[in-house]
Amino acid sequence: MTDQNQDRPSHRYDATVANALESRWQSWWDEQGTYVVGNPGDSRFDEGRPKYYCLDMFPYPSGAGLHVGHPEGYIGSDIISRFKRMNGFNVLHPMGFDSFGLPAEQYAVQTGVHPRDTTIKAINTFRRQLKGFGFSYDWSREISTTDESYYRWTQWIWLKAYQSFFDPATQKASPIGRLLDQLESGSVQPFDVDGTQMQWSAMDDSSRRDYLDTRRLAYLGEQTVNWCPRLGTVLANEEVIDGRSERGGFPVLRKPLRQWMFRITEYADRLLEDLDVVDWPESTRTMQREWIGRSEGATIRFPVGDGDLEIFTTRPDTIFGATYMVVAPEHPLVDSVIAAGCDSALTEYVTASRNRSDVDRMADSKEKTGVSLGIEATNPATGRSIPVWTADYVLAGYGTGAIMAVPGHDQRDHDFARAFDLPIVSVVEGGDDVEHAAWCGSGNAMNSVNDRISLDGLDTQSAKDVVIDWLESEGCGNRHVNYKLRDWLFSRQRYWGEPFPIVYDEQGRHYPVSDSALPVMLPELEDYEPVESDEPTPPLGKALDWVNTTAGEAGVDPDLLDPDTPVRRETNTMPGWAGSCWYFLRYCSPSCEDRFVDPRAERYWLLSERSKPSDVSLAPGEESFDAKNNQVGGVDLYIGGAEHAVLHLLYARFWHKILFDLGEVSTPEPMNKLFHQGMITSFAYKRADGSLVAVDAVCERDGGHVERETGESVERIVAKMSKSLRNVVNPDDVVAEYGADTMRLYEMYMGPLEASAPWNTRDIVGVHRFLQRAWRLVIDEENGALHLLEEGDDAVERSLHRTIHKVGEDIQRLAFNTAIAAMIEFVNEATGVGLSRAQFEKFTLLLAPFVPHVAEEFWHRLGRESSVALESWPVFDPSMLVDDQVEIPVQILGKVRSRILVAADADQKTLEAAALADERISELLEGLTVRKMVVVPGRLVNIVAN
RNA sequence: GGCGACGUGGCGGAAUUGGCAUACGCGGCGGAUUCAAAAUCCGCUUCCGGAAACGGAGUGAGGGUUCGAGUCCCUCCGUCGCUACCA
Repeated sequence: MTDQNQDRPSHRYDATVANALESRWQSWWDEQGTYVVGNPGDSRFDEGRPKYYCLDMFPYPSGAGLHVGHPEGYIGSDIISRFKRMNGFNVLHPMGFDSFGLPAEQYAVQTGVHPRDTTIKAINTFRRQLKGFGFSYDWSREISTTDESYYRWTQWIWLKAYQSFFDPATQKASPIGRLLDQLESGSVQPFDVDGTQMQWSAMDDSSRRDYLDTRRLAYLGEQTVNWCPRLGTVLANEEVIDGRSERGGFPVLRKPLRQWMFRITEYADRLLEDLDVVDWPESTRTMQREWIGRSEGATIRFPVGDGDLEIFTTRPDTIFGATYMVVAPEHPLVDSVIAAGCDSALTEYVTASRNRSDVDRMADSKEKTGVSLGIEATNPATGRSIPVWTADYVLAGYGTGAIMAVPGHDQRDHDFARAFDLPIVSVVEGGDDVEHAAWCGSGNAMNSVNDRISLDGLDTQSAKDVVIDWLESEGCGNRHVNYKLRDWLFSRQRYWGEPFPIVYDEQGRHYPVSDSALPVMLPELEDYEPVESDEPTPPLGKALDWVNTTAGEAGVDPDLLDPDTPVRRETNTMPGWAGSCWYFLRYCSPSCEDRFVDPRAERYWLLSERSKPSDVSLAPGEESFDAKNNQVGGVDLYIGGAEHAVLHLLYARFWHKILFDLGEVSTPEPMNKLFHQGMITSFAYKRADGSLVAVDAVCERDGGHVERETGESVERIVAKMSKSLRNVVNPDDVVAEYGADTMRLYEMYMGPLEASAPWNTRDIVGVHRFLQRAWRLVIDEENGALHLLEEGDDAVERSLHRTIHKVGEDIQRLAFNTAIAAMIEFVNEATGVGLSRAQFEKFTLLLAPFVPHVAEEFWHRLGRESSVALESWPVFDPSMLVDDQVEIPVQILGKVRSRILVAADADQKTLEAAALADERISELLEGLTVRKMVVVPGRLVNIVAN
């Protein structure tokens, strides 16, 4: 390596030159504030320009530093941001760090260093690496979710939800005070858990308070939660995968606990509907729809003993076929049967299934198990007694945790009925013998008659409607929409998260901390490790001085609680998702001190209109969003991984909708266009038996790959980068070896941004050589002098205009790979000819979004003193895009047989004549009859002849 | 099992609306330059046959629509991602 470098021309573009000019321009951009963008009201800010908010998903700053996968989306968004900036937009392109939460804390626990210290260190590493790529972030807007000035507002937004309820009349969040007014005026009646109405005037203060508390959007609820003893915390359903924690893969148990919850279920319909109006990948919208899991059906009450057993079904039309019922092992009915005394088989089954983790339940899901409860229910349609069973194939968490089993028309019920010899009847036409397999499709109802109603002959949809109407009139059922989505568990028993701005009095009643007393600071703790135990024990409980305080000290409004009242602080913390629910808002005005976001800045950066509003200084809270004229989402382009398709993106939408309802933000959706970059994978090798081999244990031989040790031939496959396969690529190494511009180009040249592609070290040299050729085209490699032509070449000029056109179009559709290919072609064409000053200037502008350091260098060598990043995108001359003469393929029966050179605007007749006059064509047509001629002007001629 | 995406040269990929399949890059081969090599520049490189002209096949497999299909429709196979007893 070093020997080769000695002979190299001293002014060749190589890693040394690249690294030198990269650090020079990076410092210069920092000093000049090149990428700092103002806000409305700032002195040099031109509010008349259109805005473009281009956002990256901010990273978790883990101790390991950036991965080559991180920059892929960031490079893409940087190219777009630079392009928009050069096209006259005010571009908001910020970066920050999602620094609270499990990953940072786990790392701290492992290394024994305080999470605050590891977080700061990791952020510094990330920032250094990000700056090394020359991204055009406005670093003056950098935020970290762990900053006190940031999480103060995370707490504030949470309090907003705490102080609000979901008004069913308007389908919007509203201050809880309005509910109180409604209840006091009698315009709205309270109802209890079962839905029965109560009298507000008849309730005492304490039950009134309790009632309001149950209506809050952020509320304290008793829930069976996912308790992970190893992580020492509870987890949201979304954080549990196959019965194990998403982070760490530890077993998760189910445990009833009193926890802070978010009433996200109230927003289910709006979260679902607005998916139709955002510009998001279909796959992500589908995933969110499925996660919300809306199903229309009915709840039906089956009389059991003195009471009812309520079930949910999407097929009420099959009620005549319900031959037994099943409740989940966790269902209260099971407890009452056990309490009344029963055989040990039931107790054993229930205890076993309740303790079974979901992993085990999954393992033998094919085998249906269950035990009869020994009691009977009455099928309200047939009037017959049917047995009630418990089985773990019915899930406690979905619907009412109980089902009517229709073995004729549900495969799971069918499997169960066969296993326990329960009766199967057919009530829907279609399918084969229901004894053999359930018929789950639709068809006309049959065998569905009683004294008062007949469904026979009705198609499935009509039968559903008719039977629900009947059930409603009988008072034993209701039309009902059920959701898979459940309320969001928002407490964590961890140290590294936002404390809740809540205190409890001695009676255990909760009180909010006033806005003015925020933030509730995370106390310093020497011992921040999670407590591994069977009982959730938040580590903050160890900070006794912090926990035990007075209402006045904690900042509770004196009107709510006397300042001297002793109180205990809430010791749970918020989950890692909290900070990422609104960070894109804070970027609008990161140092705003009196609000979570400055209203004028929020309105400018979030609200996109077809025609610019003349006045952007309206106060928040005014209803200004206009579905016709405004873009539904505020962020114009959001780029990030598909792994956040459900969790982060659903939570952020939910928070945004609350804030929108309360008049705090201008748009109903946070992200207008969403784009997922693909994953950067790597190569690995596979033995014949399917086992994987690490990259460094394999060498190339005779065009194939063999394992070093054994000489066994192995197959090259594509796999995720992993430590065990030793195929992880460190971006620092790549930058050192080729320069940041080369790495930027390589990642964009690998393929479409949305596609996953394997990192292939061997290919990087291709784009590096392109930069060398571009450099050599205008710079003398021996003495470093610029060499430009006095007069530009005509062919090169035409090619340049085509390239300007192509690159501009490709950037807008995020097809960076083909844009780069076009620039490579241009350089190849100009090689050996050279460029004039004007041509070189235009080409430099084209390069600027992709390779900002090289472009800045070129720009300054051209004698410019301001940054190329702030110049205008070059304009192409449309007349240069078309040739006078074009070559048109002539086909016979769809096969290209010849080509003719004709005027570009030649019409149908001219083309026809020219094609037939072609020597080769007339030869081939000899003896054939021309049946038809298809002529597409400017494209081709196809002769149908036989 | 369900949903979704994708299958194009030795490799990464291009073909934006049904219109010249394989742009561009890597790798490979050859040439120029060089004492020699590296680097650079030029050329060739889907496969089969042929010295070439040219012919034939060809976008996972099979079928269909069309003057014409990588692109649209049906069936199947394979890979990846998500999801998983959701009543």
